Amino acid sequence: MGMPASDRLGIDLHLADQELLAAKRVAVEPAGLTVPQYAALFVLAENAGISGAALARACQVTPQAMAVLLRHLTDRGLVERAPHRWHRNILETRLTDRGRAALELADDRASAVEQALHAEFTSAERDHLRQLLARATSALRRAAHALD
Amino acid sequence: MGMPASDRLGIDLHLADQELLAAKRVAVEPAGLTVPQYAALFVLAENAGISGAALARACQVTPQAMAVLLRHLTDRGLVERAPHRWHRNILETRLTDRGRAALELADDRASAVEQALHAEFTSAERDHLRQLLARATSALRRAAHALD
DNA sequence: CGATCATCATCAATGCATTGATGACTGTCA
DNA sequence: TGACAGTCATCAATGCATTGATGATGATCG
Repeated sequence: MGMPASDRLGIDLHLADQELLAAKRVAVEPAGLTVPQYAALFVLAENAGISGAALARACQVTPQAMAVLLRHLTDRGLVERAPHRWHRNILETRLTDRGRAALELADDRASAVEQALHAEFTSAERDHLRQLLARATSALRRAAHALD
Repeated sequence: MGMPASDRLGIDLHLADQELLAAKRVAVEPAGLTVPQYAALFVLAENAGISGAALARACQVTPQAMAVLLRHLTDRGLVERAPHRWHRNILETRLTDRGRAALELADDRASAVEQALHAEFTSAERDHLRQLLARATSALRRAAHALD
């Protein structure tokens, strides 16, 4: 094979993200939410009336994926959607009170996860990690573009 | 909300992993594989005759998820499964020639992605990044355990 | 005014992941 | 020998993600 698994930096990156996802799942589950649902509600909380497509972009998923997710949330009464006054084509999406309550419960625990991550590092280490991750991100973007 | 989004280190981590996943998708797609399928074949290449459950553990997914994935791969003739000689209960899984060919094609391109990631950093930076990621991983594991 | 383009929503097919439950088999220990 | 624990496979329900295709709407430019 092209490269020994132990040399693949991507594996370490992925393991860390897997662990993050698992921790967030544990955090958010008592609120009756999944991680993507939590992410959507989080964005929604500060962007009332956003369109489904814009919400999808903010959450880095396709509009189709977001549509399914929003359907579940509307069915459960956590968000509500209504046609825009002028642009009748777009559905404005808003948190309901129940949605806001679920989000707050979830965010308390999800914040604890982020706090733990924060507390693991010194300020300098955090800056360095962010910088390294940013460089990895753009290197990967370039690599994908080159292969494409 | 508990913590401003800009302070959440987890977001940067997740963005980097998303980019990695996207790049790998581009890499393995011409081989007719998805990223999880590529991962399974990769492990399978060096562990002929492994059980489905063990393969699932190696790939960090549930046995159920792996079972579905293996079904697709066997249907397409990339792997073959046969009952173990003694432990009739377990299905030994092996690459077929077609599976090996698909894996090689995919791994050439996937390796290029890992090479690009490798090339972005100096040796010292790579070590540091790995160390930071390892610390993040264990901090997250502890956080999840504390919440649970 | 009318063609074009961008944005939005939605249908369909496919694949990956989870939890939970069930049944079959092996090996061990009392 | 017979109960028990561990491992394995598999069924079912639910949710998230992709690509691809379709159609509706509003804005822009010739």
